[in-house]
Amino acid sequence: MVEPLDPEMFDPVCPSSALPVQIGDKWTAMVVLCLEAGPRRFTELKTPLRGVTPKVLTQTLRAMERDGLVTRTAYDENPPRVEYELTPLGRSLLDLVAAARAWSREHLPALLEARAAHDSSPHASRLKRSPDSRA
Amino acid sequence: MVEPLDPEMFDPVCPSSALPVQIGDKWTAMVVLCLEAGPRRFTELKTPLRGVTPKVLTQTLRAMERDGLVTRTAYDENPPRVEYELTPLGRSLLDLVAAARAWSREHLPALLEARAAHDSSPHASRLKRSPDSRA
DNA sequence: CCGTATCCCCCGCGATACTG
DNA sequence: CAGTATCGCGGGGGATACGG
Repeated sequence: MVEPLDPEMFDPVCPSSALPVQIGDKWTAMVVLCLEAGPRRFTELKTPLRGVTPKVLTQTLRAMERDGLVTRTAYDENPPRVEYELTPLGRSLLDLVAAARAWSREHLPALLEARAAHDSSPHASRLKRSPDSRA
Repeated sequence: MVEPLDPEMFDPVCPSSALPVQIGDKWTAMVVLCLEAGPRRFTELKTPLRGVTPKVLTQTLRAMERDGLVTRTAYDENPPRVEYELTPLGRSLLDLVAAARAWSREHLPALLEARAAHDSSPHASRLKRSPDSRA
């Protein structure tokens, strides 16, 4: 058994909407991260992915299963238990997700700053005078 | 002056729709790639980005400008000339784009194969029998 | 050449409610 | 617990046409 997921592993304040990198669908990258340490149950995934509805999480997981990124294992028990686990192919995305997060950590502030500056000022478009042939 | 862009630098056959990585908007990553070697004009960008309408390309470039990824320089000439160029921040995306392309080269075939296999067969969901306590 | 201006469609995503 | 069923919207993206 692995450690429980941190319910706050995804900062809701973080403007990931501004993040110019997306892996698969909206929640795919986060699911990959949640599954990094080992298999997880449906409800277990829902916790850190605050706000995701069961419908959408199911859609995401089904799509990932279809693409060979995760396996779905249903245990014949009561109450029902279903576990999702990254395949090797799914694990191969971890590097990419890490790279995206590294970029964000390093450059997202600058991007956000540029955006704020641009929004709060009359966009001074650059104009270059072409080389004038006259003296 | 830099070399002209290869009109076929983006393979239309490549199912990039299946590619689970997206940088910014739909065309952002491709624009970044087009600007790698140096400044480019609007029409110059449109060529390899086959199918993009001027409206959408403008939207993309404006968004990138807002985020500090590109600079737009208009030359006071006739006919008009406008050049777009990557900022250092925009250049910082090159690594990420390269990483995404590397992942695709290495793993996209497997993903596509998994998808095809899944689509053309009754999805045999895994079922594990729970440890039976009876003898 | 370098864009704008409209119109419109699709669908990803969410809200809400219900079931084996 | 682990989903399914419905409904609906918002907006990214494309088609088409026009302007400085």
